[in-house]
Amino acid sequence: MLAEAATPEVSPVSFREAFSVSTEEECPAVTGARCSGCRLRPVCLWSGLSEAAERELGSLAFAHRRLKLGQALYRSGEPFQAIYLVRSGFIKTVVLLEDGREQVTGLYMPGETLGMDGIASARHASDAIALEDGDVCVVPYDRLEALSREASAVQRHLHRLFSKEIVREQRMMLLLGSMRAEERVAAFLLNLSERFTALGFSPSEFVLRMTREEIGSLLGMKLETVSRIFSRFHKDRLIEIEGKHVRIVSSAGLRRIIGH
Amino acid sequence: MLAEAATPEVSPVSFREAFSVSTEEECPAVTGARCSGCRLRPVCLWSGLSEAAERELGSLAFAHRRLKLGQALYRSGEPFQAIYLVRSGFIKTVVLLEDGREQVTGLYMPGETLGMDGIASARHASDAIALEDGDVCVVPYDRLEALSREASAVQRHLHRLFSKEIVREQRMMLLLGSMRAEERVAAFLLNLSERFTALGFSPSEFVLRMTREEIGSLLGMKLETVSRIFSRFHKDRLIEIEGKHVRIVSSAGLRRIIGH
DNA sequence: ACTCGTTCTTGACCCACGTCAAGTGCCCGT
DNA sequence: ACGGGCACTTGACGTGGGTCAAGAACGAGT
Repeated sequence: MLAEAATPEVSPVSFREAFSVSTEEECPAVTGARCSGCRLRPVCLWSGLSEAAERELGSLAFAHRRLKLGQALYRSGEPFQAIYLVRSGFIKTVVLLEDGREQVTGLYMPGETLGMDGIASARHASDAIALEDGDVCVVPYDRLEALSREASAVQRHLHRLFSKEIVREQRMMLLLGSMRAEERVAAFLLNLSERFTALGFSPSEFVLRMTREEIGSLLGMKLETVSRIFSRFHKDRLIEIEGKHVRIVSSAGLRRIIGH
Repeated sequence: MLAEAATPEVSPVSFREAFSVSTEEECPAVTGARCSGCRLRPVCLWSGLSEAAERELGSLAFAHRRLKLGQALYRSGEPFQAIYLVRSGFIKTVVLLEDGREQVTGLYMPGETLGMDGIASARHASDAIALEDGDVCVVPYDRLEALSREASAVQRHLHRLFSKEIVREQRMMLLLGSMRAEERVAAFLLNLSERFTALGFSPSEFVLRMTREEIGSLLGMKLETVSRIFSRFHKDRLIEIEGKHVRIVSSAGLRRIIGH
């Protein structure tokens, strides 16, 4: 049933096409690539640069790093050296309790930045794991510090990035501390919808890159509860769902759920 | 029973004495005060400055602002202008849901910094409310940006501050998403103990500045649950508690609770 | 000292979500 | 095409913590 409905209203190209890993020529695994031609420009760290500042800084170029599904970008305790801009693929961050329990603390999509948790102690405080094959832009922190001192546009952008992460985590705390399971799932779906929209894709139809267990961990509930709530939303004609493929049928309905 | 046991092993002066609001002479309400004489130096934003950098920057001085119990330092939606260093008193930050539900997202003690959530959108994303009379050091953000560009020690310190806040919130997400109520309360008490210790006070005996309801909101549970768990910990000889006065009898026992 | 309002404690009950378990289907490698 | 292992769904049941309610203790103001 979802198959028929799958004709995209908004996105003419699939997400995978648009944000697939670049060919070796335009994106070598280790050597840098000019920022000027980058398709992530509009969402990138450097997008705040005035042309003047950009000229002054010359040819920005950073190494890329490819990641395969399940591979770690960094792990908790590893020395902190760089922050990362997701170019393609999805990445989750996870913090662990000694006894093995884990909490997914973030889900990062192309254009989003992660790794800032490492600055405080010079070691990463979480694991970052690729949810599918993809690649990231590696921004060495010492270089970023220097740039940030030279160009106030970079500084402003970087500070905004920090602050955004703080605000995001505040919202997650609100979600985890004050909302019921059903509300959390609704908020999660609406949030994904917004972020896909920002990337130029359909607000109503997308593919979850996480398992039910990972979603549950992010939202502070068990995988069975996630599954049951997806089923209930489907029954109530708020969404259509087949495995990881979701279509939001009534975003208003989802919003109504959060309002109680 | 707590009264007899109250003789401080570690702190010779009471918290209130040491961190009370300064007299008007040394701490005027609006005009600045030199940082050089400040009693918060060891924990302050500027403590990372080398002597050279400090001389270069000349006489740092920032306005102070007094707060009475219940008063807001800033409110969600207000234009962002400064970040704040707590000088005395405790401050909570709160984020609200439209329907009135609220989540306490942070508890800030003297020496700690808050307000960074406002940078992203130029408006504060939470309310900051004084839990008792106290005062804060007002650090205008534009001035901080400039200082951060001029002195890399300030920059490094500021970035670490951002990062610490991100890590703190990650831990709160772990607490809210993966721990049972009993574990959350144990973790909360141990965390307070650590922070009081860092300020030079007894690790085992302190006064909660929040109501059971506020603690519950911070930890994602109802006030009755907080109360019941305090009572249970008391019965199990892990703590002694009388109203807001807590004494940790067995920190090892509390730690054991978190380990399951 | 007295009063009113807020905060805290405790009990009884209930429900949202976790746990356990069985069964299905999908994906991946051979 | 086949087999094995994950991922997912769904049901039955248990329980941690929420809800409701009553009373006690505290504290600020008069």
